[in-house]
Amino acid sequence: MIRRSSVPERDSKDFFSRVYEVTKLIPFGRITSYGAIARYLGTAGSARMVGWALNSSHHIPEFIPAHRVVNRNGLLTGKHHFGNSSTMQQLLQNEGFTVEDDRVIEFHERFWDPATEL
DNA sequence: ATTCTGACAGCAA
DNA sequence: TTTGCTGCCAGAA
Repeated sequence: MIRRSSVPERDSKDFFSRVYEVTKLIPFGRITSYGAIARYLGTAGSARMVGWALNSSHHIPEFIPAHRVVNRNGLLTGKHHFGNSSTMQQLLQNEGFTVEDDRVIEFHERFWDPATEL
């Protein structure tokens, strides 16, 4: 009796949960990229999926430091998905990052690769 | 079940 | 160097 799909949230949570878990492990003052997380999850190339998962992170009670995840160029591609367009930048600056033109200057220096650190 | 879309990444012009 | 197109995986309609 395989009665799945009755609760789709449960099945999807399986994959999303991994993204959340990794994202929550990002230390304060550190930053990573969608591709790095995707690669750590074993689904390299599905970086877009990571962003999709983080989009869902808004409706869960836990705090997910999604602002610490940017694209490979250090660009704040997901800033528009936060409350205000400047919220993501504000959060990063609050952690000591320097954001210029929607780009994290300290991206390479503060880069945190889960595949390497974990 | 099929099709479209997406908070990316990589490669070609 | 910058701009554009394709590939990727999974979820939502």
